[in-house]
Amino acid sequence: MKRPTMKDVARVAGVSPMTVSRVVSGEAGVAPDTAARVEQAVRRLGYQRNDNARHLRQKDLGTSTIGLVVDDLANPFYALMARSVEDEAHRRGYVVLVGSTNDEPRREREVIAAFTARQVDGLILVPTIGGHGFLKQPMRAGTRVVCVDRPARGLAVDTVTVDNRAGARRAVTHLLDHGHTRIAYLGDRYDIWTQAERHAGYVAALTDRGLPSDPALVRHGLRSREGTHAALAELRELADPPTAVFTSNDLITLGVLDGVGHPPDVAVVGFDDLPLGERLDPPLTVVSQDPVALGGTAANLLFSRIEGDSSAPRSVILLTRFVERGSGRLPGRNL
Amino acid sequence: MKRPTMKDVARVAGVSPMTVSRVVSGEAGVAPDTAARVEQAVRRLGYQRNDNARHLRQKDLGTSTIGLVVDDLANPFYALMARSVEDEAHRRGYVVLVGSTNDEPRREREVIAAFTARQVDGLILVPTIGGHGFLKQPMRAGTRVVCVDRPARGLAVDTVTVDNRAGARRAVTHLLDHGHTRIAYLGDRYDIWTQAERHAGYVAALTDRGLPSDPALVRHGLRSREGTHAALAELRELADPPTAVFTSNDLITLGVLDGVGHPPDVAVVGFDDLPLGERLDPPLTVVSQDPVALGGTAANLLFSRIEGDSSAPRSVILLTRFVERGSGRLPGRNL
DNA sequence: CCCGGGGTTGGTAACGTTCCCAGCGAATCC
DNA sequence: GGATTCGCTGGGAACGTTACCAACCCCGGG
Repeated sequence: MKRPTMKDVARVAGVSPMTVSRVVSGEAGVAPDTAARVEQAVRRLGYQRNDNARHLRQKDLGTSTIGLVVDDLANPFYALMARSVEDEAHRRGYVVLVGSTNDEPRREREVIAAFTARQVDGLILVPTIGGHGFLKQPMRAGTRVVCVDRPARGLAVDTVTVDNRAGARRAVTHLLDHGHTRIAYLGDRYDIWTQAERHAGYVAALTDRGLPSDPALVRHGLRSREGTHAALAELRELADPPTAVFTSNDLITLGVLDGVGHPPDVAVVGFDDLPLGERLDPPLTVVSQDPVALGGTAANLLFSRIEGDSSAPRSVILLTRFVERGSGRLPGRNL
Repeated sequence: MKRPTMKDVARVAGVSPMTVSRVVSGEAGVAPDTAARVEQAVRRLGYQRNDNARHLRQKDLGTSTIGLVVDDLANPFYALMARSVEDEAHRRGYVVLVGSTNDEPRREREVIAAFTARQVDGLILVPTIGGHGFLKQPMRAGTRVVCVDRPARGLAVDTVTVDNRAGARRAVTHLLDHGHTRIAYLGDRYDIWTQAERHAGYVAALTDRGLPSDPALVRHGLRSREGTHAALAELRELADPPTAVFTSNDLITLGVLDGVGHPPDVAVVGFDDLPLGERLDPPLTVVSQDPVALGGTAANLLFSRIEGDSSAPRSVILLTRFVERGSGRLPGRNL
């Protein structure tokens, strides 16, 4: 029981495959009654065109497929981005292949290779720290690439990011404004660009006030709620423990909130927003970014490239939003 | 500047395309030094096999591509499912096309048509209310289909769901146990299977105690936080307002929490868990389901079908977990 | 010395589609 | 009325790959 082909439809309709092709692709120049006969045969056989074969033959047209490669599709941040990309793609008649890298260069290579082997017209990429030389050849052959959330070192392509550094700096300045001087930084792997940027913003805010960054208050590489618990516990053991914590992503914010008591004994400001942040006691102050805008912008850039724009690579930097709700003031001495 | 083909590699290596094919596909029976020459040419040209052409020729083998069609990829629940599906696919060397339906039958048809036109080997589907007759032909032709989260009416395929009805009944029983008798139901569109099931569980719990379901306390069709605010406000206007609310998904739970005051004046139990639920005051009591298990189970079923299992369609029902944290007891009269 | 066989390699056709061009009848034009 | 054009249709080739089979080389056995 195989799929019917154009040949089958042609036989049933009593025409040549070429005519079927024309009807199925909606080309002009087929007599109305011939077209009707073909359409009837199509319906009768349940025929559907094989787009892989089609794209193989059509040289100039692409495959109407793009690839989206993110760190972790289960992360709500990337999920929102993905949905936004998918909507733009759907609007234009494209489909989207997705893959998660787990921030592992090897898996990134595997996923991208699988996508380019299927002749995707473009890639939207949250790059890992690994090299991207393997993209050179597909790019020469016409695959467009856009980076989002982070730039890829040594890859001259359109890139959409947010002002991580400024956002973090703003958040830490807020903590300083409320009298905190011992402020901890809890972040994910330092080799992730966004994390390094946010750490730089943390340091910059301290430097603005002439304060040094105490290495004892800085923890990198936190990848889980549990890991964050341990880091927080260690900070509490210090002779001079922090009175405030800047957390550099959602997962870490959650981990810290697990350990700050009711009511909290430590001020917290986090990067990324959480759905219930405003319902906490005290409500959570955050630096929020807009994943839908990130994904949408990246998709629009990619499609304009696919449609032929070949100007110099652009870099788009979106703004973060500082949302002050209260958690940065506690247990502030000046309030 | 085109992509190199096997012919190009063959010319550079001084062999026939057939030999290149053998080397690239790792077939045995090529002399070691010939293979080395080919591999060198591959590297020199940056050659990558065109898997679309490959799958076109290989009749019995598939495309190593599956499609995942969910309601909304941005929903954390489906995002977790998607990641779980993607992991299983990646493990087996498959790639995943994703699409969101928005619960619109028309968009579902479009997305699925785009996927089957690309000859996906299988589909994991969160079906909308619409008919699925258009799947008959692809299924006859070998495309395997598995439904997840909801069954598709009139489609005899493997289906993975959770015990929505039992979960809802358990939650509402909990509210009854704590003295509530005026319990509202706030749900999404009633034509979504999960929502109808959860409503049935709500009614069943009331019936268990000989209580009628007051239509004034039931609101269907809530699709946003804002819509939920309005529904909650209406309920408050009633002469005999509810003292407890059962919310039938995450988004509605969030909407209700927006409107219950600090501290809350209404007990709340929700379907689906929220990341910060345990940090609320009082902590949120929920019926939690496991999207990773749902996705993983569906993927495993699909791949066993793809690998040839042709037994009768199975129906897998996963259990929900009732997580009692406190929000169902307030402002309970018996406590 | 000739024949058979294993190990390598290449030629041809085919997967399902579309591009390009030729063919054909009818209609149009002077 | 003959030539030209137009509208419609079909035949052959090609996209990049692999299945299938034939050919070739070299070796050992009879």
